[in-house]
Amino acid sequence: MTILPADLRKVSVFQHATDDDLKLLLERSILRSIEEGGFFFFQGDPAKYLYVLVAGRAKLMQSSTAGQQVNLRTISEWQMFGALGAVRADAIYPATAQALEASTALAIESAFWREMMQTRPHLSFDLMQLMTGYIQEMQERYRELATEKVERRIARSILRLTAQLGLKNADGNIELALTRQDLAEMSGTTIFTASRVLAEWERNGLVETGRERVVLCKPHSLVQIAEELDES
Amino acid sequence: MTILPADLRKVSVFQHATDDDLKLLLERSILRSIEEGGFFFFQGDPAKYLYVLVAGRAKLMQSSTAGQQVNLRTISEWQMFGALGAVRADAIYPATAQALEASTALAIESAFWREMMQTRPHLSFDLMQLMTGYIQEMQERYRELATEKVERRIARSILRLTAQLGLKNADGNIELALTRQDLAEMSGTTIFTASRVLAEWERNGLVETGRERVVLCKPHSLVQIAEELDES
DNA sequence: CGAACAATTGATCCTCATCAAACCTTGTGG
DNA sequence: CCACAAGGTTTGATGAGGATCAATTGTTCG
Repeated sequence: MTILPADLRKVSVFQHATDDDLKLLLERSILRSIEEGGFFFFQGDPAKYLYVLVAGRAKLMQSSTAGQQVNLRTISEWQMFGALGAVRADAIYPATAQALEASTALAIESAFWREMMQTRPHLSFDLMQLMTGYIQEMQERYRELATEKVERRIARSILRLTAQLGLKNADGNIELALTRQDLAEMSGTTIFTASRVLAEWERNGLVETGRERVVLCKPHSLVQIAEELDES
Repeated sequence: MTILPADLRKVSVFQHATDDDLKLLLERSILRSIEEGGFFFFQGDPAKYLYVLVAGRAKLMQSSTAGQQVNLRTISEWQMFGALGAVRADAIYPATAQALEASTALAIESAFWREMMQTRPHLSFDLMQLMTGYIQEMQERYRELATEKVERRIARSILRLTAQLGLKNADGNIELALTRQDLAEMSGTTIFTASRVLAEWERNGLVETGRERVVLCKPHSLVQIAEELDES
């Protein structure tokens, strides 16, 4: 696989970079391919590289010492990940990155990236933009988890996912490839509850489900579930 | 109240700024005083200013459309807040900032701050440092909320707070001024459960409690509650 | 002293997690 | 092409953990 400098323009953090900078970045980085289920890095590893996913799909998750884990976000093509560790020299990854399918990512040395940012304000600026987005999303999700019921959280998780990478299929419906396990970890619940909620929605014609598959038939109704005030 | 440029050095984001820059910042900013219970800004307001708390104590909270709210963090002196909105021109505050006691903050125009960052990489760098810290903390708290039981979350909330602003009192114990309501919002629970947990701890001699007051007698035992593996 | 606010306590109920068992789906190797 | 294994999913029964509500008891302050 060959990556062109122009491809990197699709990465939000690189949108204002010069062609020369993109070339430089490419030269100084390496490609890493990981098979399905493999890991780019583990929580706690020293953050030597930051990554840009160029093919496939991955997820970022955080696990406790007891082994329980939550999904922080899913990463699709041309998204940057592992960037938190890149800010300070002695950082470690605060999360684990696992490939959901066979994936390839561009690995950029953190130290080199820090150097580049020193002299290119737009880079730090765009990275900051990205970070503020994460903070806001995490704050929102935190509040949801603290104050909202499972069904709504699941609806929200699915909608967030579709906004990010939802693909319309032949029928014009939106289709997602995700296991109940993943959905549960995204929503802070168990696969059992996730399964039950989806089953209920399917009974009402909101979605169709299958093995590792969810098809949204009435996205609007989902939005309603996600947003509506409590009709207690 | 007069603020000296040197005082601003206590703000983590300003630690590498030059004296001239600090002076400039001071000249271009104004002081806002808010009485107890008052608000610096509301979630959804256009983010015209970013703030540095110079006196008092405040909290950042996020509320849903239904009015339920969670505590994102408490702000003590020389901490910056409202900075998320400062990154892009059209931003709005993602949270509400309320004074916990009579407080004063330095208000810096977001537009001016953005200008300064353009030409001073260390400023964006230090701000990014701060942001990565927030992201990591939110990710952690998110996982806690998703996977851990109330008692442990409450213990964690209290410990986080003491790490940030805990003051030893005459007996060498650590004392905190917080209502059950605040504690509940910090931990994602209700004031009833918070009250019960504290009562149980008090029975076991871990803490002493009073109106808007919690005194830690055995901090170590709290750490144990917060960290120990599930002894199921 | 009384009003306002914070905290406690008990009773009740509901949402979900948990566990066990069975059931699909998909891919593989004989 | 079928059988089987492996992993994903469903479903039911059960119970625990907290939320909720109502009533009461402190505490502080004008």
